Amino acid sequence: MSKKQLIMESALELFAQQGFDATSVQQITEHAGISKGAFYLSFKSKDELINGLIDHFMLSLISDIDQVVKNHEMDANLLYEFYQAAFHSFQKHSDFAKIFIKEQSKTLNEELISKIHQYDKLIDNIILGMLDRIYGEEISQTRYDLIYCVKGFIHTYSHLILFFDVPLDLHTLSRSLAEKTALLAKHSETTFITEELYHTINEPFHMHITKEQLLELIEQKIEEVEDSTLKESLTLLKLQMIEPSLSPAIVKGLILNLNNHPACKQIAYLIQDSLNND
Amino acid sequence: MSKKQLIMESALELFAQQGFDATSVQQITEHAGISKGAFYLSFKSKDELINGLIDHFMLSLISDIDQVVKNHEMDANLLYEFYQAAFHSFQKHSDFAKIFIKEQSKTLNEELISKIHQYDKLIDNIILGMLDRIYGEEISQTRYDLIYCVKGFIHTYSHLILFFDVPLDLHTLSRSLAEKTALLAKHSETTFITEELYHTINEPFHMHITKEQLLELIEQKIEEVEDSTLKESLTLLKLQMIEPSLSPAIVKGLILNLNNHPACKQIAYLIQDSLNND
DNA sequence: TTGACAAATGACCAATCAGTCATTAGTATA
DNA sequence: TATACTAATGACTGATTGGTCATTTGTCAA
Repeated sequence: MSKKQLIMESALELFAQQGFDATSVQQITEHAGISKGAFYLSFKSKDELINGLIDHFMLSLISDIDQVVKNHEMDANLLYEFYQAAFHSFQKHSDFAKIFIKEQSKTLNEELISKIHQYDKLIDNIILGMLDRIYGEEISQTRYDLIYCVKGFIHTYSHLILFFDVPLDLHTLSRSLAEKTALLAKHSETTFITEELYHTINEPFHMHITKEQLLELIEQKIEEVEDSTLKESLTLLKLQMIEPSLSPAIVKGLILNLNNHPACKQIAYLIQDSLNND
Repeated sequence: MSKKQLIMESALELFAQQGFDATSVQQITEHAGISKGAFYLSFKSKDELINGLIDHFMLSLISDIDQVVKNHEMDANLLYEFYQAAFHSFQKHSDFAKIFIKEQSKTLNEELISKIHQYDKLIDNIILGMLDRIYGEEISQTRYDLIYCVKGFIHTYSHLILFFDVPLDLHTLSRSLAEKTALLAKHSETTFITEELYHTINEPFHMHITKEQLLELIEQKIEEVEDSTLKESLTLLKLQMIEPSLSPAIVKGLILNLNNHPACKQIAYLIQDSLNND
């Protein structure tokens, strides 16, 4: 096991018990049987460790669920399989799940909050995709409400799994929640979360990103993308942000270039937002 | 406004923004426009302040909801009124509600955790009383599951109210959740949380109780109960705990005596648990 | 055995924290 | 005005934190 993994596992355990703030780097290194200096050879800071943990386990959790939802063919049992996957993944990574449930809305640094928000949106999309696949047009009025209900179910019942040492029958739980979800999907009629409300809420970053952070994000994206049009568009927009020189029409066109590529939609939104605010 | 109130209001605001740990006493006193010394004239410690805040607002929240549930006569709209009361109370005390949602399962000191657990049980009882009143025997198989669903609904939708600056129509939300709750109550059939499971989970102290504490509890219970069978059973079981002498069958029967009386179920569980661990 | 390099250490630092207490300011009574 | 009292202050303490870095240890090839 690499040193990084050793630290991550030790930290995870302590974080689950005590939370991020209450766990010191000292404690982590003692628990891992290494020195404090050795910690900082593997991670630049405590924040980087926390970030790494969240990335690692969130992606694992999401891919666990996504795989089940994407690969399962019998749509009749899909809801049941979804809940099974979710709860088993929670049980498998119970230390991380505890952190996720406990600290998901705690006051962390800006970067972490937006990261968690991103993952939350990913989960939303998986759930929405599943619901649409099962019920199609039938739930057009209640699909966003259903996402919230499903997440609410998972949240409350997770407490039982994570914080009590009681043997639980996850099969019955999943069956029970699948039944409840189906009931709501088929018979619930009142819309509370409209499409408009849902998108208003999920506007990324909204106002919380600085120009400097955005410039850095663009820089990263330039390295990341392969398409030369995208590279060029990003570079020009970066310059425009630093020193405006291009005509509005050109800027609009460049942003359109980005929007044509799914991986750049988010950054396109951010750039447009930033340029509009100048 | 008394100094205590001034401090509590200042602290509440900062706690809601930053959490308990991240808010220093210094910050609170600066925000309240007083000196650090003055803070410690009103509160013995930061913990005492936190305790006071939770007591004050939890009781307020609970009495808000309880009053509505207890006084409302038209049972047809009771669910709607319940959700209305809950969400309006959340909106009224949004700073406290934020703390409650954020930090309810965070790692705090033992005292706070059990305090919050107590309040959570109070809320459970309000919800359970309401559901029983509306649906009676109809939900005998699903009443504990329904509690969890109702709490799940409130939790997820609270995020919208508390963490996004969007004008929301609480009337529609309450109507929508009342509809959903009614659907689940009338048509959901699968039991996951059995009476036994529910009581196991809500068993206070669970494992944290020593034999000596339990003996004291039994002593109290002996004084408390009237029925002579119960008195005798408790006395015999107490002696058995100190010096085992009875056959397993007799012990089992004595515990059964206790279980027949609702007020003794809890202590029966604790005694059984303790005897099994010997 | 030597020397060169990387891996690992833990004493140390500046910052921050909750909580204390000698001192001062304010106020009421004589 | 003088005295006696409480209310309020903020510099201070000791403990703890995240993070650094001069030093030591371990491990190679020559």
